[in-house]
Amino acid sequence: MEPLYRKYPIFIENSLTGKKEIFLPVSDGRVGMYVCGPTVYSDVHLGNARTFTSYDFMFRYFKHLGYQVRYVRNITDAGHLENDADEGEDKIAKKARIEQLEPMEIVQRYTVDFHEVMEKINALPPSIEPTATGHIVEQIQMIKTIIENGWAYQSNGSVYFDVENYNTKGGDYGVLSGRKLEDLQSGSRALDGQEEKKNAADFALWKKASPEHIMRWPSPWSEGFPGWHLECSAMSTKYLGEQFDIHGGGMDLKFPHHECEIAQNVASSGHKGAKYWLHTNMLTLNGKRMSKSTGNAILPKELFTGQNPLLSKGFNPSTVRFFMMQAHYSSILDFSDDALMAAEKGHDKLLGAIETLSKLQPSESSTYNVQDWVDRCYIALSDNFNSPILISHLFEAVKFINSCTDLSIGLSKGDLQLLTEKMNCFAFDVLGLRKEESSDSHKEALNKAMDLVIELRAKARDNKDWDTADIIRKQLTEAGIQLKDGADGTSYTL
RNA sequence: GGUUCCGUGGCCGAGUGGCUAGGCAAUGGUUUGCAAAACCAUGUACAGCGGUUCGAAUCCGCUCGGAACCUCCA
Repeated sequence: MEPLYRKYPIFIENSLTGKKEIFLPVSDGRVGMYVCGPTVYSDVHLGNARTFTSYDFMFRYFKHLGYQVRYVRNITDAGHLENDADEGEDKIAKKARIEQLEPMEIVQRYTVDFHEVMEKINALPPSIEPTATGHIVEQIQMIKTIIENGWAYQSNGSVYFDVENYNTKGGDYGVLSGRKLEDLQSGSRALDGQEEKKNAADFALWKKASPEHIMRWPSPWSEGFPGWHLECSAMSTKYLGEQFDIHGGGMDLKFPHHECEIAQNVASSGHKGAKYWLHTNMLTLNGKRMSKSTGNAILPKELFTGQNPLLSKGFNPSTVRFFMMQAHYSSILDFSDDALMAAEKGHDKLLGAIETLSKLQPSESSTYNVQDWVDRCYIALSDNFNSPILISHLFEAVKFINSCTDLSIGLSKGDLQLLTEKMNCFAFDVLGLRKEESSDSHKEALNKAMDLVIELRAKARDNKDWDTADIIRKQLTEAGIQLKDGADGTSYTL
């Protein structure tokens, strides 16, 4: 059978070219995707979660189309300095010092936290999740190559990438971010400790550790640690090759992080690394990006429990995911309690309709063009992963499903099967929504109890004892159970 | 200051030259013992001002407002 990716080829907005391009993988039928993961020095906030949810959605769609995907998402556990003037303390080491813990205790704690959040939001684990400290050897090797190729220089035990030399000899530092070297140099401030560099735009590949720096490894140049940008180049090359398909990350990493990565890749192998560079946009709070350092952030666990002054209540992770998927990954998304409330209603309506669909009986013939709908859904997804458009199509189907109580409309057996399969597929497999899970035994007990209550109330209603019927309904509503009196009996939702 | 991007109806949010995106809210209706849910109907929305065009929310220019990056952040 022909794979779905042939029928619905993907078009991707490529940051490298600024154009929407057809996706043609390096190796037919396979996708290699690298995404810059978190620096594990504090709890991930909701903005971080948005980025990884966006890439998880793409990962899921690639797999759904039949691609064999290798998804690499790293954990930065060393080398990420407090500022990028290549000075300042390592983020992990600083936290370790403040909390009087081993750096690896910090790394472990926040890696676990990150995984918990990812699991809650239903993000699939990546194929490989490499760490910077686990790839010191590869990073040192890459630095050696870059030095041999003449693009880096040593200075006082540290090694810097020679940006000016790189660009003079045909490199195009600035290609991704649209920056010109002259602008960068004139725009740079004079910072302390820059005297080791030939030019302000140069960036560290290896830093000599100061005496108090606790995270350090031996190298040909000094006892020290790798520069932040290097880990991604080294690990993407190791696991995906010198030329692979997709490199993603948050918009804020476009410059300098990804710009530097490209330069390192070219300097060591002659290739830029990924063919398609993707950037997901920021999640804002009060119109400003969420950020750990400024404190303008909300944590996923606060959102799930409702324990934050900005929230009227807690929201389940699937609702949060739905909220994110209603916006395109490349747009700024503004967070608010109102927006979450609206998303929750929509999310529940969508899942409710999928439940209704599972109980629908086939008709003689169809009054809805399911195949056309399926095509439109795929076309939306393949058009730069347009989840909002997909969702609008899903709601078109929701409207149809909810109209099926009218006997003049319905679906043939084949169409019913197709719609059921695709609705479930798009909502759960691709968008990654998840039904509120409750344990089966509890559910069964509740169902039995509810059947009893509904039956007793039905008797009251038969006797036109509306007072009793209404009291039952009212009290159940207060307990969080909503009764719905339909033509074919009473049902309930939590 | 430099480099990008954005400004869509009460709110969120797609679209990017002609064809009502969608969700939430609101109003009216159908249904129902009453509700709820659902369905149907209802919005002269594209920051402002010019220009290009037969036609612009969509392209161009200017103005105003906001954001990201240029120092760490997804």
